[in-house]
Amino acid sequence: MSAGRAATHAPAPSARFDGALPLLADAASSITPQVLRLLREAIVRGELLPGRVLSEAETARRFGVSRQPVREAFIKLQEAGLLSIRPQRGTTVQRISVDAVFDARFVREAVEVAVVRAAAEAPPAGLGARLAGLIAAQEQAAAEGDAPGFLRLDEAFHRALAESIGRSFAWTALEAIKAQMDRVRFLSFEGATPLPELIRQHRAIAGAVAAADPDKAEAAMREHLREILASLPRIAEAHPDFFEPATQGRTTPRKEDAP
Amino acid sequence: MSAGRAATHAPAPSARFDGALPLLADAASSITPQVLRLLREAIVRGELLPGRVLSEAETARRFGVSRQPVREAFIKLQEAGLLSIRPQRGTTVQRISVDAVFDARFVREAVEVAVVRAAAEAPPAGLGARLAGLIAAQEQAAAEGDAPGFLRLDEAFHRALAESIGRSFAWTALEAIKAQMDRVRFLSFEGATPLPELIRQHRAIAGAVAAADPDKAEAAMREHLREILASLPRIAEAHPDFFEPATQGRTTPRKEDAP
DNA sequence: TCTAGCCTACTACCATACCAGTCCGCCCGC
DNA sequence: GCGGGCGGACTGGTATGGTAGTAGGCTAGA
Repeated sequence: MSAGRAATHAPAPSARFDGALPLLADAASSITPQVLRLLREAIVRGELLPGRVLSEAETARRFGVSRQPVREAFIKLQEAGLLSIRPQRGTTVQRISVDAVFDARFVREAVEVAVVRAAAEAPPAGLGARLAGLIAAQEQAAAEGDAPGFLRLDEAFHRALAESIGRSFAWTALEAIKAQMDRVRFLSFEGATPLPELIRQHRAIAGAVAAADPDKAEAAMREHLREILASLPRIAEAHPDFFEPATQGRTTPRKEDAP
Repeated sequence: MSAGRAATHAPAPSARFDGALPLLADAASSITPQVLRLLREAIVRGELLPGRVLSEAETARRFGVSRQPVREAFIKLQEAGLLSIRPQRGTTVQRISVDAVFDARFVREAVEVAVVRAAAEAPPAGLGARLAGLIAAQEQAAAEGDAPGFLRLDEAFHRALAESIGRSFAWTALEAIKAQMDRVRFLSFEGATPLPELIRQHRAIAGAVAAADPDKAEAAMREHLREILASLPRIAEAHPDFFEPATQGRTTPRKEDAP
């Protein structure tokens, strides 16, 4: 059907997919979530660069599925702020908006502070050991230079806090928001907050929770969440083409956004 | 094609749609969002009762559209916790889970407290007048017994707070979560918190923000968000068939969930 | 009368077909 | 040489077709 599509005016497929996107493996489960997961990971990990054009049809061919599941995955990625779908025009990987990242952090900080305060007010049994175990694993991942592994353990740390107070939903609600921050974190692996520092902050959070000190726990969590994005201005400067150019819609820079 | 579908064993279409669902009007804009909005309103307002079976095909026929946009709307409603899609089995209106409602309030309270604190720390110019105008409109709606109008104005009040500090995204992020609480509020119009009391609380929030008193603003917001669900236990008792029967997954009832 | 198994009518999921809108290169007239 | 209209190939949105899987009614058999 498309033997002669020959890309007469395709908008320059700058970076080739190559084998970047793995094909579907699990034939048992549903297709849509698999496509969604693979695409999200590819975007967050920077394998699909901002500005990259992704058409439903081409992506479907690549995965060997129909347009339908790809379309549904695209819609969810748009809601997460990772894709920009413009009807009859095309779908592109969204550039990172510095404002959106700080908006995401604002919401995440609000929720995570509430979680860690609740945990510190009445430290659930077993939480201390659980957090200690995760921190130990993080130290090992950092020592081995396993960045993706560290991010997974970092996520597990925060999730464990929410689960410990019976509010795993709070973390679930943050997942869509967190993608914005994760993209920056992947970009910042070149030269950003060293992992030992992040581990130290995790330890401070866990210590304050174990000491049943909500104020200290809140302060430690706020410091931690701001540290993650400390290198954002530097990164945005180093990769201007990955970021939205204009700081539109924000009248004045917010003080708290510059930690 | 289905002239003789005759519902041989359909799971008892308990309540008829009748004319409950209005047909699409706006031919200009896209179909999917219209279907989504109409369905969500119908569920939140209690026109589509919990347990109600909704098939893609039947809903599509009712709206006079294809199954495709209906399917996409269903998926979003499932993410919002309003529908339950079980592959090859059917789609039903989710029963209200008391746990889910309190989870929603936990997240909402965390975010809204952060918003109102930020607003009170540096009250933006013009916010006082904006809030006063909304409260006045709420009084009028309450006097006229215009419940839906009051809910719209209530939403505008909270949104205005977020917008005033340049964090309209915070409110956007809450919208998906809020649906859970809104369903309860619609059920509770029979006999719940009287509107004048809610207006008084709004005035307390606005006053604390205007007075640049973050602690007072936080306290007022927390009281307000808990008041909204104060009648939840009573409602759950009055309409047991609208709610999830079991309090599954929660080991112990949380103190803060019972204000 | 009771029960096991086929049968039919449904479900949501995936694939395919069609549509209007958009954009870029080409070509014709100036 | 150059500007403007036009055609075609793309886009996502919608409609429709096909499939595996589920479940309850119905019937055959004990």
